Amino acid sequence: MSTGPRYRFAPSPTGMFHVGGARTALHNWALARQSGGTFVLRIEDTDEVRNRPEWTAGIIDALAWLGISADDPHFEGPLFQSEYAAAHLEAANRLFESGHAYYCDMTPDEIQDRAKAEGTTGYGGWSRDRGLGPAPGSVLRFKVPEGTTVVHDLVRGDVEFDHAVIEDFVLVRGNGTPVFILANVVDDMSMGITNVVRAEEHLPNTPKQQMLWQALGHEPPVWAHVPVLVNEQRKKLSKRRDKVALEQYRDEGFLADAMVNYLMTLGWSPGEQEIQPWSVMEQSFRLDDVNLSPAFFDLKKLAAFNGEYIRRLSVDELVDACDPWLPAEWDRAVFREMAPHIQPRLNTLADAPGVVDFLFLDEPDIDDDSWSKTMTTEYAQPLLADAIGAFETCAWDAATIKATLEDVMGRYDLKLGKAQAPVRVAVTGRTVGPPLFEALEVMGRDESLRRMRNALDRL
RNA sequence: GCCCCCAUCGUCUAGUGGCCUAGGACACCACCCUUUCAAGGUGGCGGCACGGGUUCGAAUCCCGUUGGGGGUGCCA
Repeated sequence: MSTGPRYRFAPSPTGMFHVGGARTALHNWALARQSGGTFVLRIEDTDEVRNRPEWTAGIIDALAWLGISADDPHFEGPLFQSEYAAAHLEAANRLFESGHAYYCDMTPDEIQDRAKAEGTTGYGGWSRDRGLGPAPGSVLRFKVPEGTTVVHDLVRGDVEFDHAVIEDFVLVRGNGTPVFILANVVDDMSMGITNVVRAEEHLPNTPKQQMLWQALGHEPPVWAHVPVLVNEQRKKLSKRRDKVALEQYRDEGFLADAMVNYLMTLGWSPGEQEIQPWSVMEQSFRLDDVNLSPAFFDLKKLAAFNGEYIRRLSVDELVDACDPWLPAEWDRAVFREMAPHIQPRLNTLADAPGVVDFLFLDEPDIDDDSWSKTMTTEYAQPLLADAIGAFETCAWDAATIKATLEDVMGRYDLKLGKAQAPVRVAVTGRTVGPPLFEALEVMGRDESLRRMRNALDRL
C-alpha cells in the first residue's frame, strides 16, 4: 500500500451514477495517482430506504468504465459505510462524554413551534443545559461553540463561517442511527483520509465537519470544493430532471475516453489543446487551476468530443466498439468493409447501425420524402434503366462503378451529385448515407441490380 | 429570510497589472473541397455584468451594485 496522500470518493448508492460524481471521482483519481497516493472508494450506504444494491454495482461498473478500478494499486475499496456503524456510534458517545454533544428529546414539530413562538428559525440549542441522557427518540446534537471556523480550501481559499449561524446539528437520530455528517467524518478519520475533494454543495457542511474532526482530537484534512455541474437553466444537475446517468451515456454509444476528456474540461482546462489523453491530464490536473463557477454540462460539446474520439479509432477498434450496437445476425465482415466509410459520420457508436442497415436488410427501407424528391424527375427512370444495363457487365469495384455511372450520366447532361441520387435511393432507401459506390461494391452486383430493378418497376 | 460561493464570447475555457485592437474549443453562419451526408480546410459572428476607486497603466487588485448558484433536514 502507498504511503502518499489519501483521497476518497464517497458516493451514496441512491440512483444511477451521476456525471457530476464521475467528474469528482476523476479529480480524486488524478490527484491520487499523480501524488503516488491512494484513492479510497467508500460507498455511503446508510440511507436504508433509498439504498439499493444494484446502484452500488452500478457505481463500481461506471468507475471501471472510466478507468478507475481495483486493477490499479492506487485504488482501495470498495469500503461500505454500513459496516462501520459501531465506530460512528462510538464516536458519538465520546462526543457526549467529552461534553461536545448533548441529547435532546424535542420532536421536529416541537422545535418548529418553539421557533415560531420565539420568532426565530431552526433549533435554538434549547436542550443544551438540560442534562438529558440517551433515551429512545432523543437525538444527539453537537454543541457548536462560540467563535468562527475558517476552512482552508484549495480551490476557494479561506472561507470563514460564524458559529452564530450554525445551529446545534444532529449527530445521531432518534432511532439511534448516525447522520451523514458524523459518519462521513468518522470514516474519513478511521480510513486515514488526508484530502477531501468534493462538490461545492458540501462547502456549508465543512465547518461542521471540521469542528467534529477537532472535537474528536484530529487535524482536519485538506479540503477542496469544486464547482457543481449545471443544466441549461443553470441549476445543479439533478437526477430527477436532467440526463445525468453515466450508464445512459455509455449505452448511447459514448466512448469512455471522450467522456473522461470532456468531463475534465468542465471547470478546468488541459491547456491550448483540449483533446488530451488521460495520461497527460492525470499528471497536469491541479486544484489551484480549477475554476470557481458552475459549469454547464453541454451535450453538444460532449458529442463533438465523442465524434473526434471515434475518428481517432483504428478500423479494428471501431468495429469492436460498435459490436454491441449491431444486431447479432449482421455479418461482421460486411460491416468491417463499410466501417472506414461510416467513421467520420458517427457522433456516437449507437449511430452505426442506422447508417449501414440497408446492407443487411432484405429490402431497403424506402423513405417517402427521399423517393419523391429523387424519383419524380424526368431523368430518373431512363437513367436508372441505363445504369442497370451498364452495371450488368462492368467490373465490380467502387472506382469502376463510379466511372460507369459517369459514363451513363453524360447522356443526360447531369452532374454526379444529381445522377447518383436515384441509384442511392433505389439501393439504400435514402438520399443521405455513406459513399454510394463503395456501398455498392460491398453489397455486390446481384443485390444492387435487384434493388435497382425493383425501384424501376415502381416508377 | 439568513449564511456561503461565484461573475471573460450563447456554452466550456486561456488570461494571475503592461505581451489583450482579450487567445482556443463547441455551437452558429459563409466559402472551399466533394459522390449525398459527414469529415476536412479557410473565414466570419460574438465576451471582460455595471459603477466607483488604487495605479503611469486593470479582464487581472479593492469597495459597492446587480445578477447567478449552493446551503439552510432526525437526506447524502
